[in-house]
Amino acid sequence: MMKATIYDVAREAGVSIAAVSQVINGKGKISEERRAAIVSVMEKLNYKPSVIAAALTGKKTYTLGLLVPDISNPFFAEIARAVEDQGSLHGYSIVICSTDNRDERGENYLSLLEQKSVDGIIIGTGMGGKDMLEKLLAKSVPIAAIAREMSGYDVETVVINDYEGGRLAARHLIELGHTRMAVLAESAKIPSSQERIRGFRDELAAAGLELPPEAVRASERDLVKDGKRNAAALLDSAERPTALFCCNDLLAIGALQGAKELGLRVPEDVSVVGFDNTILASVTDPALTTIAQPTDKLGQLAVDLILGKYEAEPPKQTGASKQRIVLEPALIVRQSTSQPAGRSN
Amino acid sequence: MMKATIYDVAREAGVSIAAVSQVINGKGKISEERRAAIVSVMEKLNYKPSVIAAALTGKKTYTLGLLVPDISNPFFAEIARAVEDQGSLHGYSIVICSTDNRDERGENYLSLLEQKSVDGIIIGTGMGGKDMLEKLLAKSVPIAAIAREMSGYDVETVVINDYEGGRLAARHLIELGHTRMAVLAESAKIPSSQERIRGFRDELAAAGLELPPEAVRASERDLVKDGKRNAAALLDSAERPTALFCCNDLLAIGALQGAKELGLRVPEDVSVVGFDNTILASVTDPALTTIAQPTDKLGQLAVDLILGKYEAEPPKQTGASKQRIVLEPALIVRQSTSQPAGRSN
DNA sequence: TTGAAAGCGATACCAT
DNA sequence: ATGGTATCGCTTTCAA
Repeated sequence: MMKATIYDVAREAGVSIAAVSQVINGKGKISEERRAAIVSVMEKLNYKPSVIAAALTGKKTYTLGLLVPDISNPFFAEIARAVEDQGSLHGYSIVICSTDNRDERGENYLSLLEQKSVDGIIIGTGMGGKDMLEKLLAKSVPIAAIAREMSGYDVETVVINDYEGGRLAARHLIELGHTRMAVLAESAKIPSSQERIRGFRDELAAAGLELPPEAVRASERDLVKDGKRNAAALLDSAERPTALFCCNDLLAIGALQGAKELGLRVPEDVSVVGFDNTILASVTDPALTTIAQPTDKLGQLAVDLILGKYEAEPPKQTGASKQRIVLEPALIVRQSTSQPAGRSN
Repeated sequence: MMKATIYDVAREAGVSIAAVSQVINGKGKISEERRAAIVSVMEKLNYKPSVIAAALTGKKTYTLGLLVPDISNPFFAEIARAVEDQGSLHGYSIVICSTDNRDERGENYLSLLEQKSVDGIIIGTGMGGKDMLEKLLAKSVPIAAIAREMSGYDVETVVINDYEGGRLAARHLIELGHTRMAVLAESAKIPSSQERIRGFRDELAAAGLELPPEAVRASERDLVKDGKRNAAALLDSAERPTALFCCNDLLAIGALQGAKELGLRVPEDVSVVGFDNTILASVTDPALTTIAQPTDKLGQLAVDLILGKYEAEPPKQTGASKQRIVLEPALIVRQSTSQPAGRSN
């Protein structure tokens, strides 16, 4: 059985393909009877218009590309799910592209997506190679940044307030009475990570506390493993910190493991704060206190932005051609944080 | 800047579009000089052939659909990553489709994928509504089942030996000395879950142990939460089991939480075995003993099967038109299992 | 209302 | 070796 085409339907219904096209798209003028007849033939033939053919005539492909570092990282899997759901609401499919933060992979995917004429690209990964990106922008392919700032480019953006996220973590720890803290960071190339640290540091400073540079350790590849190593290094000193702020949950898990290895209890001996509030945070023991990103909202807005379905509530500021939405993070307190040892109740 | 077309290239190079097509596809006969000239024009114009247009003439779309229950479930996210990587190797993109195990969502996605003329569909989720599926099969759209049996359909299949997985879990527990065990299952509709239980039960029987029906509890929606509740119910009795076999890691996490809530220690008071060996299993405390599925291999083979790039080593059995690959699971021992309390060393 | 016909961008067959 | 052209399935004027 071959796939039925618009010609088959037209022939079978005894009308022109133009008529069939009308009913497919619900435009133009057709008598009710004709329309009904055509519809019934379409069903009988199990006819489905080809998106491919339609796209060629200038219509949409109803496909969006989503670039993330790694779809198997729970945070991005959650983002992907949110993007998928919102896209699906508007009839769009999502093509996943895991870049591993490698520039050439990002470039390749971008090029591929262009050839496939996707209707938009949502980027949640760093883009080192800017070439491809600029070409796409020049060809006016809609692009949106999600959860990751794309500084220097005029693209639709939806991110969280990473700076505030860092402050939230700091404030929580300060309120618990911690005074000596350290942080586990992602690669220095990742702006959001830097912002989180800046917020953390500023809030500490406001409380008269300091975060020396050597108290910040960056991890590159295997976040859990590197986090563990870095945490161990940080904690294995006489003047060890009583709390660790980790720039994502994976690092926090590494911290948990590092502490355990040193025979330190969490949170009694050392408090740990994560970031992202992925499923991982709720599953560790102790469960992680972490900063939540509203992944659903992020995905939703990214899709709406790219589809032009989102209109700023306050009349768009003149000048800025692209929108920029900043969502607020939230502190989720679980069991990995407490007062530092030796501090009375 | 508009996207350049084959006509632009032809005009700019002073040749026919046929010639350009030749060099794009590397076929036909063209003199070296001409080819070089055309290539350089293509670069200059930043020309990329449209996959859409090519697909319309009967070529491939280089897109594969992947149906899973939920991409934000770590197991399927890992599967997706494997499929993506292997697809990418052959120039294919992957469209993700999370069905939530809802039949109508599955049907919708199937229909959408058909309209988009994907070159194949990999299914890792139950398909209740068989309608769409049969239509696709009739239209000879390549379909492969991954990690999930699609009984009754003649499709390429790559699964693990779930039965053996269940036996591995049982054997491990039996060797540790457990005699009273229970299991946390997924919905009864999921065949792989049933197979795991069957294997578990058979192995128990072989050791003269029994697994009464009431010792098997199924969870439906929120696996962690349901697992917790079911585990608590199972463990809150005088004759409580000393070990729990859970049909996936999410359920095992629920079991961990349920045990904790009752003040039971894992593994001292109760051993827990998971299934899938997702990242979650390595992150819990205690880390989960679990049965590993080779997700990379599964994804790789599913793609190869659907692309027809996989040839059975032993000359294909006559009769069976589709291949069926069964991979072996492996026991990963971590810290959630030990001898039952009261048993001497 | 309805239908004929001109594209959309690429492929492939067939002359030249 | 090279180019003309029909074709893929659908959308969209433009006449009738």
